[in-house]
Amino acid sequence: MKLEEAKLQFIQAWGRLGSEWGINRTMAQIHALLMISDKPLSTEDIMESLNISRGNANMNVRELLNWNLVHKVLVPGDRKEYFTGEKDIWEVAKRIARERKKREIEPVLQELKQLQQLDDPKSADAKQFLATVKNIHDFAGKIDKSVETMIKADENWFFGSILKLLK
Amino acid sequence: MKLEEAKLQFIQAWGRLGSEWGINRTMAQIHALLMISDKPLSTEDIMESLNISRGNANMNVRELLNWNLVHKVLVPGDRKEYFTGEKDIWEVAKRIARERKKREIEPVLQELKQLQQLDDPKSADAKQFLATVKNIHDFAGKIDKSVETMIKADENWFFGSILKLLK
DNA sequence: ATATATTTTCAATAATTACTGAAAGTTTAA
DNA sequence: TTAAACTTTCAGTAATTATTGAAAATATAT
Repeated sequence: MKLEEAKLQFIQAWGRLGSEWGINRTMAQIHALLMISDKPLSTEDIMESLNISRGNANMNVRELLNWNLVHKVLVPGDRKEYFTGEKDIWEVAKRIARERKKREIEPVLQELKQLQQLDDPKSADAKQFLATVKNIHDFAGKIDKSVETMIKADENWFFGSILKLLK
Repeated sequence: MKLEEAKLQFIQAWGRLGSEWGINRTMAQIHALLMISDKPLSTEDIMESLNISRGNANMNVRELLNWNLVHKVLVPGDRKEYFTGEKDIWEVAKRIARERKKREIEPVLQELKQLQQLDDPKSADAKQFLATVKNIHDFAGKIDKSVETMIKADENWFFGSILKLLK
């Protein structure tokens, strides 16, 4: 396989994976492009590589900056902004985990907590509902805690630990 | 808060969470409804509770059956099919993990493996590409392995182990 | 067999989500 | 300042994804 072909296929695969996990396809493709690019790329470069408009490129690059998956690089003597992507996938995973914890797990924990404040928690109906919700709340709490610790850990230690323990 | 209100809110929250993670909102809502319902529900019940059409209810229930998150219940002397949802969230998590591993992680592993078969792997360009792809491939392999083991583990042991180890 | 209840399918449509392109905004250099 | 280079915004549009509803298929009872 040719390198250029492999790069395109990688970008496609990453985009598909992203959209399967609720991440905008183009955002994932830009991320892929920057991960496999050795030099930082400008908005123009991205537009050209992926055949997308300036607006689209700009918005998705901003969003990637919010997720901390991409960084701005300033080239001396050049007015354009360039962007670079983290290449170490463990770092990428930690950053995604951090954002999704903050944006999705924590709000759900919050909400599940509220749902357990029923007017009449003793009725038969209520008991079964509360049991299920509590079960989910406790579980989400454990996930939250695990993600928190994973964010602090380093890769070898993390996978070394769970893979060995669970073998 | 009233029980009925709490149930509705739970269904909404679960639907939102689902769509944030790439799962059709209605499918997640039906799942939520069946998790907090003490008795099995018919397609009619689901249609009425969620205000959706027969076709929609039917298709999403089928899909939930494929994911093993919902089961068919036959009531003697009744021609209708009834459906019930798993209430233990650890079971739910394992079933979702099993499906996503099969549908999304494994195909990506496959593809990343192919991308490493380059015509000319020694060029400078290729080296950096291969390094990044290999890094991702190895990582995905570890995730895959972890999910596999997690599917076999029981909850207390699983969380007991990682939470303690990583503290 | 026939009628009735129930489930499934799928073309048409609606709803949602993503993208474009041009105008407005901002920054920098002279 | 002014103007050129560059970035951001967003209304309009396109593309994608989800839903409806009615017809077809299937299953069950008489």
